[in-house]
Amino acid sequence: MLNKIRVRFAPSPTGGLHLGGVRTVLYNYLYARKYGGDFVVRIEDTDQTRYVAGAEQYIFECLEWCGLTPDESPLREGEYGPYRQSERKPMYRAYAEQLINDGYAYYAFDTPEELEKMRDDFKTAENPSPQYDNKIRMQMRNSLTLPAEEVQQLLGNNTRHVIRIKMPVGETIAFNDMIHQEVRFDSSLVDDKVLLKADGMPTYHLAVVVDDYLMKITHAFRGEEWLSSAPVHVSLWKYLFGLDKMPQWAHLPLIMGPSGKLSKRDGAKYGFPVFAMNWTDPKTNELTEGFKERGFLPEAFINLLAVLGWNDGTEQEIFSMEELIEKFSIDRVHKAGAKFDFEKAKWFNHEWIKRSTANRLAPLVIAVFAAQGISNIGEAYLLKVIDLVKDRCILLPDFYLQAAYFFETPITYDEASVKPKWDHGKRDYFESLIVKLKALNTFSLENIEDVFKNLATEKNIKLGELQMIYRVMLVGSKMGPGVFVITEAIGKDETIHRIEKALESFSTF
RNA sequence: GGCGCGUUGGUCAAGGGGUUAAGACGCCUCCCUUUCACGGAGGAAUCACGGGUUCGAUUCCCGUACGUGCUACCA
Repeated sequence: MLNKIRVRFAPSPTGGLHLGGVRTVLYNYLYARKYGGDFVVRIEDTDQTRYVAGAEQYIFECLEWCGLTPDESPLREGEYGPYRQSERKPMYRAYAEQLINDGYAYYAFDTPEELEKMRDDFKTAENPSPQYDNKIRMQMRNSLTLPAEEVQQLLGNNTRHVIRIKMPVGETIAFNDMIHQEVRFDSSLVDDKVLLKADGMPTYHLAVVVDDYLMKITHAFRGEEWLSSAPVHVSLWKYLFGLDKMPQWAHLPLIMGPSGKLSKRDGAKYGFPVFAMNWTDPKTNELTEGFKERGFLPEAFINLLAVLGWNDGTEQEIFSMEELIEKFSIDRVHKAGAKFDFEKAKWFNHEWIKRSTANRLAPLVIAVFAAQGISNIGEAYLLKVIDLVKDRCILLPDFYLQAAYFFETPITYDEASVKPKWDHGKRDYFESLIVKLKALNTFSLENIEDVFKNLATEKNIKLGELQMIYRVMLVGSKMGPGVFVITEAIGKDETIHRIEKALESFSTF
């Protein structure tokens, strides 16, 4: 029955979508695409206290920007829906009751206060965080310790209760992870995790197993922070559906910040984004910057994420999505976590900008200029300018820094560079240059260069100094592509205008 | 504290019993350009430690150290 690969990703709508989350989706997606399977997204909105309105929509906008649109998702109902856990609520209780009937779970009536008291009572220097496990469950108020009639009465009175898994004693729970190979746990050391909460909602542990079964998931990739709770999930599979139906697990290495698992805090602290797109928390109004808004190309973002913890064994570092799908393999995913390096991230974006066509970049560059108040740019001219400056742009906003002078006459000049070289001879040269340029019929690169150089020879002035001054006249500073290329691009009238304006400005020297 | 996972330059990493231990980012030097980049040439910098096994260990095994994750009616 399970002959089709179905991988799923389950984001929790508790805030932004960070790097690790996107990479998990990416690896899921690559695997599904590579082997022709379905890519399913299910939303984990079981914890209403942490649920943030709007986050769900935001997550799918991020996925769309990254080019990771799922085949089945809450936004696109499929045959295994609903995909939102809150809408699947009725399904979970039955499975939890089944576990109780089979002796693999029990009702627990302990109040939060009683749990706190237990943790306090059993806390010692050697055991700072006591667990609700086989060693203490017989001292708590649950259907294992209470008389059957009392349990029935409590249930009849709708007393608040949870359902906990009854972890076995002295068994070895082992499973084969696609990345870590065999991982083993001693069942006695695993605690009796809550499966069904007092509000009737499942915890992640129950939900993930039930949903994966019902949705016929064959492969599940998730972050390594889940490895510790894998024995609970394996046990549930064993008790509920059989180990043979359990999906293949892959626990992906964590993406680390300068200290510990990469967090939103790290971004704020070190000045780089950690979310795919801008995220404003509606509760606090706090804005967290995204890679998109920082000026990353989605191609670069996907690329840098893909190779953070995986490589194809060759020296290749730049991969398109198509290449990733073709070359991705789970056995080349690293075991160890990787520290995120923003400098390298920027390098990827630079590479992608250099490799992108002007047409690809144009709409993004238009947006950058619009944000700076420059609009109504002619298309052909824009494309030409993009090709001229894209080599020196690392992030998208750099296009404004690197190309504004193509659209605006400079207001200030790098006087420190010009002043020492400025004299009557130079002034005379540029006044003559205006006359010569005006006389040009064809304002071509070649003609401009000829006029400029011949005049320099005629006036017997060193070409280098003239070029530098000329550049400052046109650009305002010492940057940009060749001066004659710029001259041709901005055109005869604008060139003459800029020389005249600069001449006026330099008259105070 | 317990349990899990991990450990090749500052970072990402290839390699995996005998190698001059790839490559990339970043850094430094030089060339190109009388601009800023791009590009090119070079440089500094690495197998956590201790025991085994072996003719030989960065590679295999065991410890230790260190890092990291989990240890909630959060995911």
